[in-house]
Amino acid sequence: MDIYIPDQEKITMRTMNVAKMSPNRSRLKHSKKRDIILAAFATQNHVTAQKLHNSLAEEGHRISLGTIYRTMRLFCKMGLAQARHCEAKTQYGHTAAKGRHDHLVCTACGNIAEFENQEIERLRKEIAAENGFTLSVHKLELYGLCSLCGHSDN
Amino acid sequence: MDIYIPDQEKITMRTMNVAKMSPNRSRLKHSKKRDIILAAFATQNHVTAQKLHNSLAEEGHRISLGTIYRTMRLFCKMGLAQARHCEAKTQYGHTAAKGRHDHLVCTACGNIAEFENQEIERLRKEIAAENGFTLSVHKLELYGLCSLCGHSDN
DNA sequence: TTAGGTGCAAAGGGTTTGCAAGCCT
DNA sequence: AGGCTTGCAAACCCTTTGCACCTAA
Repeated sequence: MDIYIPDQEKITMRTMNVAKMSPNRSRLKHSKKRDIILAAFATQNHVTAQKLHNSLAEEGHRISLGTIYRTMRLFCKMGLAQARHCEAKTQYGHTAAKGRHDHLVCTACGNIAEFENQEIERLRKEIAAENGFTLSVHKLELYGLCSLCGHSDN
Repeated sequence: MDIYIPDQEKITMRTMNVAKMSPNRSRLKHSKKRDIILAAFATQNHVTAQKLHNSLAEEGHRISLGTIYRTMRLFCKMGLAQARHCEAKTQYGHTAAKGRHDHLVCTACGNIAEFENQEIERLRKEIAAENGFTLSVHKLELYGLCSLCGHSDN
């Protein structure tokens, strides 16, 4: 249950009710299932809807895949989660959990390592400016093979 | 028809017959359709199968989508093209056309700008090493809004 | 009671595949 | 002739949606 919203405030189902008061979005009701999904997501960064569904099932929670997709989409809209498209699937990651950080994605197993680097942060802005880009989203990804996959090719 | 394979040799259907002598892959036959797809791909970097299909249709070429998918997958295997997953679609880009370069992807319209930066190249290696990653594939992506999309949000 | 939330199954969108027919060698 | 290629449609996979039912407020 250690999810943070961008301004570093810890989020719970209660603070959530404040957070998602976004335009054209009606007020949320409290929901046990959403609580459960939030708790599971909090302990597993970079998960797919299917993975969440599986781990919840293992714990004996029957929550439909559809609900998980809907809930994760909601979390993204609230700024709690961030969707990433890896291969053909959508992975959901935590946002702002540890300040600005980027991802190192293993092209073999799909695992993701996080890193922070001030210099690259500066270059990022520089390169974006040179190309007329606005850095709305903080997202920089590096691809390679992680230590486990680096030996065997594939 | 200006596609280059990694070792900088210009590729044509003829040189292709040499290039794709890969293991467990039988010898390719010459095919007009593949020639046409190659020519179209050469003039349009970062295209989806659907876009290629459309532009070919406009030129009066009737080539099925299935064939385009199969052919682009072949090009990737041969090192002629590189697949990238943007949103839910697969985009095919040229490989090694202009040496090492990275991508700046517009999160609104999907357009891709290419850039080269020596410093980031160095950092890339540094960061990968720090995290135990092997940089098999050269791929680094930055996300933001391009100059056209930067003003209107989304 | 009323507006969300949920399950289920069907629909969607992109990509792959099986099969019969076509083409290169 | 033999084998790679192609078109077509069906199959697939992941994700979204419609609808009827359930639940929080």
